[in-house]
Amino acid sequence: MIDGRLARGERSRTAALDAAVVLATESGLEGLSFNQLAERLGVSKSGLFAHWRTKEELQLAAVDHAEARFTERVVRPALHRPRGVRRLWALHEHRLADISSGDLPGGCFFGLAQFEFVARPGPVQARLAAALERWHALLERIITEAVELGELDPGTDPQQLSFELNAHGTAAVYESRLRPASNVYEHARAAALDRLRGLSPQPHLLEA
Amino acid sequence: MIDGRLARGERSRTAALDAAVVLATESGLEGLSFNQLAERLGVSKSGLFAHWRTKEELQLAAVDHAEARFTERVVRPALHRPRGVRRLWALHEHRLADISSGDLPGGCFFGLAQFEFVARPGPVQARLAAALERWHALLERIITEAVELGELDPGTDPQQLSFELNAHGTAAVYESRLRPASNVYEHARAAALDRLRGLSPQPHLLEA
DNA sequence: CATAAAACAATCCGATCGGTCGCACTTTTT
DNA sequence: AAAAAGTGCGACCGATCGGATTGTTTTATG
Repeated sequence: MIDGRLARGERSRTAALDAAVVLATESGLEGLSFNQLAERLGVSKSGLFAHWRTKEELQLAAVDHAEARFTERVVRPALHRPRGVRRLWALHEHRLADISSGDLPGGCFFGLAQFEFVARPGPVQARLAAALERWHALLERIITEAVELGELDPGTDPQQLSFELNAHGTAAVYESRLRPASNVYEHARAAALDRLRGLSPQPHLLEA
Repeated sequence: MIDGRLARGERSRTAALDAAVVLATESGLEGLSFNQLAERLGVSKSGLFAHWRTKEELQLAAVDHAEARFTERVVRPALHRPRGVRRLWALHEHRLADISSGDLPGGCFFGLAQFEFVARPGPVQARLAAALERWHALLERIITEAVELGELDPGTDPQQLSFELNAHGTAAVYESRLRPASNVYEHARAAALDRLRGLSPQPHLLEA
């Protein structure tokens, strides 16, 4: 990256995508408009078209950016924990921490976008589906590792457990915003903790 | 309802709201527009304004209508089952059946709308939150009845169990659409069945 | 039969949408 | 020094949005 022109463009792009991900959790990925994005960034709308020629390109870029952000904020810290059930638990906790951090007004980019595109086939839906697939693949891989390490019951179904853990995280997103009185995060933690301890021959590995 | 004028209006209203709920699961509750709704119904846009003067009024009416629909399609059939853990299980199953029926392209009006309005305070969000509250209240009441009947462990936390059951149903909505290969409904059924059997002194009440 | 009310339709409005075009600025390349 | 490439801006276009206005058809009631 020696070219100053490209470096400048890259800076603008990431700044715009940061704002785009935030905006998408407020107005939706379809409600994400060049107008609003330009206004929030203090740049001209046509300047944004230099980076993404259509709205769909912008949406796809936003999905990729949100996935990179998720990897950075949730997955990477969890990978610092030792393989097995503790890493699985860390993944769940970091996800809940990210949701409750308030960094994204909507709590979770993917929860919102995936629901929004449930009935909208097309490239954006495909990209979202691929991201969801990778997320489940990661969960299932970590679960399988835990089984192989003897930290989870050999009869554990990785797909089943992955479904459950992800469901608890997703529910925490909208329940926390629509029912602030209910202690959702406690429920999401308790559900996962209870489940993992029940499946683990070494439940002491998971201290609350 | 002897007045033919009012009767005609009532018919038009319910027909419009039926279409509005469907349309909202495709385009979102915010993407629900008078233009599209009028076109789909084959009526004029201004005709719709006679029933709902603003978009917000239409959205609120759609939420109410969707809740009535949900009560009719999910809650009422489940209430035919005997009080206790079987009624709780029936509620879960009827919800999954409704999601997989394909009657709503998006699978579930509330899942989509609640996520959409997570970061949009206002009357619509309040209405959605109230509906979610009533849903959880119903779940918790039926859980409490099951505990009182001795069909669930006395130590059962109704709020916790309600959170988990609802989470599994919600996740089934978007997982079924974005990952058709994964057998989501089986996962959602297995998760609930496993949980309820583990909490019940009479697990034989729940046959798969 | 006349009148009032409710249900609908046709038309128009300002704002915003996604998108295009031409021009200016900056940095690299020749 | 000049050409080329990447970036950014302002003005503009057609379409659609939510909404208001005005008028027409249907139906009940005096």
